Amino acid sequence: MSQPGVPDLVRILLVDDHPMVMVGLRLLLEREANFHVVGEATNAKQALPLVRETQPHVVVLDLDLGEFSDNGVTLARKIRTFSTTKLLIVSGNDSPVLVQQLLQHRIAGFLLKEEAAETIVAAVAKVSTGGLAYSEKIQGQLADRAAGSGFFALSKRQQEIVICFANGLADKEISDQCNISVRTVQNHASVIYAKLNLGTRQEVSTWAWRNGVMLAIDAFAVGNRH
Amino acid sequence: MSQPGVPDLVRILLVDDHPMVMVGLRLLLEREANFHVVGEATNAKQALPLVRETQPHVVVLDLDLGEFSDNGVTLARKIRTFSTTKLLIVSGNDSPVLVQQLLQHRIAGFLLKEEAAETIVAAVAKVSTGGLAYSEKIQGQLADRAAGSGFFALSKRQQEIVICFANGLADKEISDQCNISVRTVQNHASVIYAKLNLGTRQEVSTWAWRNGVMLAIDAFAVGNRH
DNA sequence: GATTGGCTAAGTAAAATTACCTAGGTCTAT
DNA sequence: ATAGACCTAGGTAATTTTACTTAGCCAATC
Repeated sequence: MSQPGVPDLVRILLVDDHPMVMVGLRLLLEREANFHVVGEATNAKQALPLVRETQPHVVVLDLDLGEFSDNGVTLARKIRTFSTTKLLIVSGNDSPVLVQQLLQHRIAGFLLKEEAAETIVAAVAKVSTGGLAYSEKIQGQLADRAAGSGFFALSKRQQEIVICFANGLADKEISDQCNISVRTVQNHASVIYAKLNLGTRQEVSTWAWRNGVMLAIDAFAVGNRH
Repeated sequence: MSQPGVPDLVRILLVDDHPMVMVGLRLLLEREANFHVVGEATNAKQALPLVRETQPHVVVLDLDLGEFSDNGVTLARKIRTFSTTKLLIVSGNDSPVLVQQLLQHRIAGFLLKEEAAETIVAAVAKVSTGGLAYSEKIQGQLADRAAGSGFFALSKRQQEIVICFANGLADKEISDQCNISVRTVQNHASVIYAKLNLGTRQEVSTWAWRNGVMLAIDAFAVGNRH
């Protein structure tokens, strides 16, 4: 078909919650002679079989989230379980926690929508030949990942408590939900304050919302044990 | 030029934070013979002079927010002060508070990105002839606007307190920032709880984040008096 | 002129949260 | 096995937040 590593025809699959954006991407990409959009999906359920069937070189995964069903992180992980296709994330969202999660799944590129349109064409070309394509802003986050990864430095239980705080629950409600005593909840809270360098549940809640924890929640459905 | 009310050439101005999305929109719209994109702006500062110069029939305002500088609500209001051009909002965000704010500025249409791509072409055509084009989801919000407009049922001071809560401030900090006593802050809090039917500052904070109050904040920079 | 609603402030009392401490059991890695 | 991290739970005490009430001032409205 083509020289290894440098396909002269790049097979592309588009995944986007927003059909309106997807059409734009398709038109943009198909202006390139050697780009071929082999499929489109508007959600994770459609996307998985399409990856198998169409065998794309590159999956352009545009996650604006918004839909709480199956988010981009989950989809990326699922694709990774059976395919080595290049994953190119295009997102309007650069919440540290979200970025952090995505980067754990061998992603070839991560672009922000605020960048020039030509960037995505160049990025697709680059990742299709095995390269990496990260926005500068994302690269910046890699440098000081301490900021956003604070959440992942917490234990499962601690993460759970943070999410409960951000959901507006009182200690008593948390203790009921988690089947632990109020005192234990409060002790977890203390540890969380120390780790995140915050002082009150209020601040933890705000921190969680600001840093996109509430957007990126995935496997943390409150109530998980063990 | 054209019959009044039914221009055979529709002059369109695109405003979008995300160049990547804008190019897609342009390509999409320019497939229509009688659509002419007369300008593009990536922020409010660029947009205002362009509206004056290009005299568009329709301004397609794509606000994914994200930028905290000058948001879509502010821009819509500014345009309205000197122009009667049709405003067509395209947004991925349907937070009740945001929608509520925008609808106060004689907007001809409000579409969500999750809708079919053809929708925007039809919507531009419709608003250009004086029609209205709202997504069903948005229309739904108009019906039960009680949900999101709760915020606007609050007084200025009360809105300010809500935002302070959502910013994680304690009563003492709020009292300092607003130059009122702690007791007064607490009294405002009580009224807020009653109006929003919530019980704690925690819940207010979560409510504010969930309902997009923290995204739509505009003229409420904390500290405003009167 | 009276009523309504908002902003301000305070009192009393109860409830929730936080700081700081001890302490046993589990699990993992060295 | 020994150290370290986590989960669990409790004690004491201080601080913060909430509930409910009264009350003066001001502006808009009827």
